[in-house]
Amino acid sequence: MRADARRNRDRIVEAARAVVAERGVDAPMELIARRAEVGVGTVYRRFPDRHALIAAMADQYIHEIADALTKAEESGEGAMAALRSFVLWCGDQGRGALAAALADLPQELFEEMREFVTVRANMVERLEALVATAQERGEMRADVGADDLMTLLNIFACHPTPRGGHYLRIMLDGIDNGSRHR
Amino acid sequence: MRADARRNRDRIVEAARAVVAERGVDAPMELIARRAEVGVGTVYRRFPDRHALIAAMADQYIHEIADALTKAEESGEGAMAALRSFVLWCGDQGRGALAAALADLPQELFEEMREFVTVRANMVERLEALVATAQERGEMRADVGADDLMTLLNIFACHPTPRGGHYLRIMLDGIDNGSRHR
DNA sequence: ACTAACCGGAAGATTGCCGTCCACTTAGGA
DNA sequence: TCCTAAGTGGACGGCAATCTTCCGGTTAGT
Repeated sequence: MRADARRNRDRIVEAARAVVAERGVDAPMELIARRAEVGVGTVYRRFPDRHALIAAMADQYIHEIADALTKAEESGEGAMAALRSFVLWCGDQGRGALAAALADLPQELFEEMREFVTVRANMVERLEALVATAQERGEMRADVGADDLMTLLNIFACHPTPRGGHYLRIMLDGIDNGSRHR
Repeated sequence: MRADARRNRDRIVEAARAVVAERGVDAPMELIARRAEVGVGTVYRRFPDRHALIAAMADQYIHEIADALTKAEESGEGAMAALRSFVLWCGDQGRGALAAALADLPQELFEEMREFVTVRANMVERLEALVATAQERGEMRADVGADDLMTLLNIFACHPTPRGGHYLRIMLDGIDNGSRHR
């Protein structure tokens, strides 16, 4: 792949994220192309159909999150603290419609998105480990699982609000046995 | 209005709620008509445009919620308990896409929806009163307002999940100074 | 300097929804 | 029972937006 082509590919994915964020998964290809300062033809050459493009975005997206989880794990704080900072990090991202788009992607589409599915599964496992540790130590209420965290993060990701971070902090206060506001 | 016409009007609103819930505000009129077992012509006669139909749904929607708030207020429990049961009631409703649809309705459309806007404003006032009382008594953390509650309820309404009620309970545990899980 | 790879975007095809219109049916009063 | 104003369904012409291809022109990189 020629260097200029590579550059364009990246710009397209980036543009797609921006456009999808404000117009949804069904945003016209031309909008994406324009945002990337590229012709529609170029988009179609690189991504044979809309789905290929979505998959590319999804991969990028999930990797960013997985990286954040890694950082939280490696921060050397305890399990609960790691969870807390991971959750708050997610809250700061304001991913908006991209999260929503991925959330209600037709089941069948996921089947071709190997990368995404794998990374995601791995993340859930690691989250589960953190949760288990935190709960063993009694730092976290027992009726919340890693999947609940994922769900909650996704819900808030879909609804960026000015006070989103604040709401997550409240949730954490409800979850974290060690934290007492006030 | 003839009795059969009245009946149809009601069926249409009901059908619209169901269809909007699963297809969004832009759902084709024909789907709504079919769901109501009625011709498109009938829908158009009763509701000159899509907006009129949305307004009708919105009115019904907001009234249901306002009624629930009234019940909570009248239950004779304290302010915090009333808030708690109102919030949980909302969580049980699973309004889904209808809430989402109303949430990002273009600003200008609201201007014609007198009924909706009025009832909603009244609800906010009553919520504010409850919050103020609860906070004065120290039963509720001070950095959460009635508008935050509305936002949160809306967010959860937009994302019905099996454990939605559970999540709200966690939120409440984060908000309610008197509640200590475990 | 040469060429394989790449690019833009015009244009034709397709899709899906809108909203009207009118021939037919029915509720409900006289 | 009869009569008619009110109500009904859904086919249809029109429109607008998006898809996707295709090709003449450009450029990176050897």
